[in-house]
Amino acid sequence: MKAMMQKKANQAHLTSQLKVSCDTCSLSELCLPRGLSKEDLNKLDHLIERPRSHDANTLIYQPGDKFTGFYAVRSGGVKTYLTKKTGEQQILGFHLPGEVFGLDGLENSKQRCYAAAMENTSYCILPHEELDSLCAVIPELRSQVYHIMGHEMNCDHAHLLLLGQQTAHERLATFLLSISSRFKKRGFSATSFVLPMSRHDIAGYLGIAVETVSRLFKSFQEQGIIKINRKQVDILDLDKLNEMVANCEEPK
Amino acid sequence: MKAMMQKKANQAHLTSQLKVSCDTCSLSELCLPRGLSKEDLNKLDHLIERPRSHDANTLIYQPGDKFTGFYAVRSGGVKTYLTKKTGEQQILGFHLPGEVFGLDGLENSKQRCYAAAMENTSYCILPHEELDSLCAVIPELRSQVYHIMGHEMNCDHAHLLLLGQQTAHERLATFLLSISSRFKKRGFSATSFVLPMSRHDIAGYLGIAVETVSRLFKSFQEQGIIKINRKQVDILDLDKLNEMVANCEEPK
DNA sequence: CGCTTGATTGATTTGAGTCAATCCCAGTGG
DNA sequence: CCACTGGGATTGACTCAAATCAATCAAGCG
Repeated sequence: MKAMMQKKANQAHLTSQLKVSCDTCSLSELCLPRGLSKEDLNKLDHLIERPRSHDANTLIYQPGDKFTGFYAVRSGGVKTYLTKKTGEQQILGFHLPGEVFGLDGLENSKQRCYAAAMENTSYCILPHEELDSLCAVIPELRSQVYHIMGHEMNCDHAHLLLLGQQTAHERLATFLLSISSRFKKRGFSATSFVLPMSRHDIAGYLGIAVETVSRLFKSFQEQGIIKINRKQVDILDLDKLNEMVANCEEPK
Repeated sequence: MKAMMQKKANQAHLTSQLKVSCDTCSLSELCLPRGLSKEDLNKLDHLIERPRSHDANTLIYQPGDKFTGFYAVRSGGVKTYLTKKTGEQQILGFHLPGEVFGLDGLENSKQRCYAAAMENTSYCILPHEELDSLCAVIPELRSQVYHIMGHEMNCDHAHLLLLGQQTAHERLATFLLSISSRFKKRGFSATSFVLPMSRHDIAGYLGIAVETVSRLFKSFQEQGIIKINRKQVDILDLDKLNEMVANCEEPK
């Protein structure tokens, strides 16, 4: 199994031939370049290693690896996670195109968690040293880096609230809404989409058992809230979902 | 109740008369100044608003407040938290002297969570704009800012693992070890200390009920692992505690 | 010295986990 | 082209860890 994963990871990919600049990247408004002038964007563009590619279920990095820089998903999907000795994975986050991951390495220049591609995935790397130097001279880039880090932290905090205070069905509803709104932001349907992750990963993210995920999906379907077939999800009653998670006090 | 909290918060404090520079602050090796030259330290020192003070159980900021900058605890203790509509608090973190909080405001210049003093607390504020400008010219300061942010994220990730995968007794053991090692780092005893937070807050941090916290403390005591009386904790068997949490795969 | 608030203890309930079969599809190879 | 197969997903039966409900108990305070 491990050998197979390694073999896959080492394959050359067609996508690695692609040359795409931030300038023309459809994700730039969601990604690090957001808010930069054309000139500054150009500087950023030159230091990016891209695109790299990983097959489904292959590791991108793991704890102890040297921290290379920020990773930005271009296509596919990535999960970051920690594990218990017993093997259970706590998924820390799912990362969709335009989203950044790898910030866990900032503390001491070593990655602290695992990152794995959930499907065939391509991504850019922004080497940290070069990015840092550029930050010194482009205030807008610093702002954007702060913004992204702050966003990551707030996502983690929402996740903590979910794991610490929400029931299993609230968790699943929150999860569906999060995926839905993120697909929407990327120009896809908010109510009909294909989940990029397995039931196992959903369970790992929500801190519940796979069987519970299965049962809850079924229950949601029976209530007419969603229609689900394998990874194909159709949200039939978005209001009901929102109602279910309307428990986290919103800032006024 | 609210009125009382407000009144307390508005009182002038003796500590606010104190003038302490980073230079002579015993916490500087744990705090933002770490790794800065004397000259750079001086620049940093000039932009710090300090010291501010809050009485026990008073709010320092809340969701929607304007993001002012990084907060560094000087004495006392602070909790940051989110709440459900129903009132339950999910504690995001406990912040001891020398620790930084308030980074949740980085995403969009508004605070996203609550911060409250758990006891009479003094702290410094590092205004964000000034700190950012200084970051442009002091690479070491940028490094330290990255380090602190990375550390925050990794703390949150460990917290996610705790909430998602650990049993109630593993959670409490993890919590005790975390507090112990942080006190130790500050030059206090690792095995005998006074908890700065209530049972309610511990429960809120660990995602379990207060009653469970109480029962577990009792159970730990009966097993000879700790001795506990109200907030006074004596750890009798540190190895046993470590054994209980030896479940998170360590980076090799 | 009563009062309020936090902590403890006990009795009972329950949401979600665990264990154990299937089921079902995607991919493989004949 | 279709049978085979292995891993993910589903379903059901049963268990249990922790929540909830309900009294005390203890301590700090006005």
